[in-house]
Amino acid sequence: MSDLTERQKTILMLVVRDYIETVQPVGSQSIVTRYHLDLSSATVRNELSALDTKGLLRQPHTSAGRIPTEEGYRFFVRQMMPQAQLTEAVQHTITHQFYQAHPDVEQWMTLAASVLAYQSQGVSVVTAPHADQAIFKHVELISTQGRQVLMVIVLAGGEVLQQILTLTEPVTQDQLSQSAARLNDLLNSLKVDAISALPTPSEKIDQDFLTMIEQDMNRATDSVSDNIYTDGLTNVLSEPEFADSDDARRTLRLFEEPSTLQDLLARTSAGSMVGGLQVLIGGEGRWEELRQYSMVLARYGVPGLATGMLAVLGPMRMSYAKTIPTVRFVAGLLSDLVNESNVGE
Amino acid sequence: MSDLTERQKTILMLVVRDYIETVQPVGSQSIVTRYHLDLSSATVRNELSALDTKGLLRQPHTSAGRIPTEEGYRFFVRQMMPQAQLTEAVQHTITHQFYQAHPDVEQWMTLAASVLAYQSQGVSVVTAPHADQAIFKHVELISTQGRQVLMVIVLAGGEVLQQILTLTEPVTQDQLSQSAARLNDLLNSLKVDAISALPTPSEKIDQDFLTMIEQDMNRATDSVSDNIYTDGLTNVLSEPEFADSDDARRTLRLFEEPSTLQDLLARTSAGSMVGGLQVLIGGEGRWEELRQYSMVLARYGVPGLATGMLAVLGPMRMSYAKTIPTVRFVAGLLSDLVNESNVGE
DNA sequence: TTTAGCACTCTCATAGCGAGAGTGCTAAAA
DNA sequence: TTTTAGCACTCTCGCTATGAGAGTGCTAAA
Repeated sequence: MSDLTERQKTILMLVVRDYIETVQPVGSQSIVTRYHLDLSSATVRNELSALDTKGLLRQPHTSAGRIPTEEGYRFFVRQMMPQAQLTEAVQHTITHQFYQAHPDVEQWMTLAASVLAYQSQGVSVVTAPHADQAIFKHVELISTQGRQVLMVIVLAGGEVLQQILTLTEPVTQDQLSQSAARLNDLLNSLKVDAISALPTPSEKIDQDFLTMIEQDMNRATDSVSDNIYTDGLTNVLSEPEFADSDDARRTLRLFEEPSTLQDLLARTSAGSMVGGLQVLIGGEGRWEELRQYSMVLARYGVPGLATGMLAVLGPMRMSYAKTIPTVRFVAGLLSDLVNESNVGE
Repeated sequence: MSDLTERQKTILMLVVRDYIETVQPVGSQSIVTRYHLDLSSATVRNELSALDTKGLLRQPHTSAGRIPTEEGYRFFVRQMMPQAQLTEAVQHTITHQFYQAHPDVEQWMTLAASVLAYQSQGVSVVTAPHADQAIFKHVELISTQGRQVLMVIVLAGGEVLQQILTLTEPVTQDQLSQSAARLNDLLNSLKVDAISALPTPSEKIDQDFLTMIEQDMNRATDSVSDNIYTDGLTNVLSEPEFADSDDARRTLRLFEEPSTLQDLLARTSAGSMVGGLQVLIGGEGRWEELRQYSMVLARYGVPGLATGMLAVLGPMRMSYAKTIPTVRFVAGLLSDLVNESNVGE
């Protein structure tokens, strides 16, 4: 597989490129004329045959042109990965969009999802940055009405958790504020693990809130992210690969069920990352639902502090030349943003 | 159109029912045998012809069975609307699900969307309950890091707005808390309109925050809701009506662009509501994108305090018998929940 | 090692054909 | 006047055949 001649490599690259563009099996003749090769179709035919036996190309049926196998796509991606670059113009457009958006996580996520979907013409998924290790910063308790209390927890890094609690008996805003003040003193900059080791607070009300805080922070640490942003579903619906087969439905289900998605993302982060980027082609044998699709994904953020993921899903013949650099670029941007909001620390 | 004989009505109802079930043009013969009518197919044929000229049924081509026109569906819906009921069992299941979920708006919305999608086998859309008139309840200012401040505004009714502000210069948590205390005093239970009439606060910092609060509250009043929950996209993708036509893509775009959706919902709320429920069939000539689809929608909540919407979109031949009562029931449940969280007022 | 030539294969679009389902109309029966 | 039987007619849909087109593999010559 690695013993490809230079000519075989170029031909393979051309076939993959052509197929991605035309979505038609590509034949020896068309390659020669379209790319002005100084070879006869017969020679190309022999090379194609060789690539075929090596498992990089295949024929949908005898006497049809070639289409890439998963292995073929992998070769193609490895080969073009380093060179893939966004044009200056596109980089500027994207950067500009980010800097004129509200400086707000939600805005950024939506924008990132939108940019990825638009540039790649695929489905994009972005998870909000998420603290690797929850560190307490501040708690606020606000009486909303009757026995309901809004609890807002701010973590180091700026992540905000909020939850509505229903108490067994009414409590005044004053009592809440005092409890919050005591808790803020007690928990100041503590990691979540350290909370359970604390002495039990003397006030009953503080005990209850403390339990809730610990629960919330643990929940925040475990889940990849509660907030998943997606865009571009309609891009992909018109693709023939998605033409109402049951397969497509199951695949898109992934995007409706956060649990599946979180599982996927979590498992992926363990895999091999090339240049901070990972390209899953055809599910890599591990994800049945992705058999005919590919996914380009990257982690962004500041490891050890807060990270998130972004991904693009598309047909296996998606435009890697566009998707890969876009994912890389947006990941870089988001990392910068996470980093900046952390400068004050 | 209103001058239908009883027999014509029953036949029309049967045709629509049959078509919704089989998705096949229904012929005179099949009606007679399937529903054991005490009539000959020829008689039914005459009636069908009459319903045809009245514009309630139509033939896809000469010498095919009949399918309902939009007008036909409307008649059907008007007719069956009052009787449509969920079985006790289903009601219990749904109610149970709601009462065992976290008492949290987000949970409720997700659950409502999921229930609607599952029961109707269509796409569901739910907007979070939204204060008709924003009334200030409480503000909290929390320093997250450096010059960034998290502002949390609680409205009467329990709606929570949050925003991250970046100040021009660092401010301590103490200063923030004091400013928040002053603002809480000043704004206590004020409607948003009344804010601009207030005297300018003496402190510079209070002025700035006041402006932001007013902006935020106005934004909250204008938008239908920032939070739109949807589910069941995959239900509908397998339907032939959605088979990769461009039309389907444009329709699903509605669900990706909150602006379009908000527009649709806002305009709809002005329309005629039958029993708190509205059924849009074939876009009613007003929405080109919905030409081949139908939408069942309802408002829920406590008018004057907080309301939201929920809707189901499906092919025009969707199961109204299931969708309509489900939408009605879930709307009732959510109204109760909104009402309950307001009991303490 | 490359290339020309050629027989062969497979797809895909097109046309033709017949079964099946359903209609509308007419004339007889109720 | 209303209902029904009978019948010719129409349109769809699935099946089969056919031929053009694109591409291949192999052989033999350059």
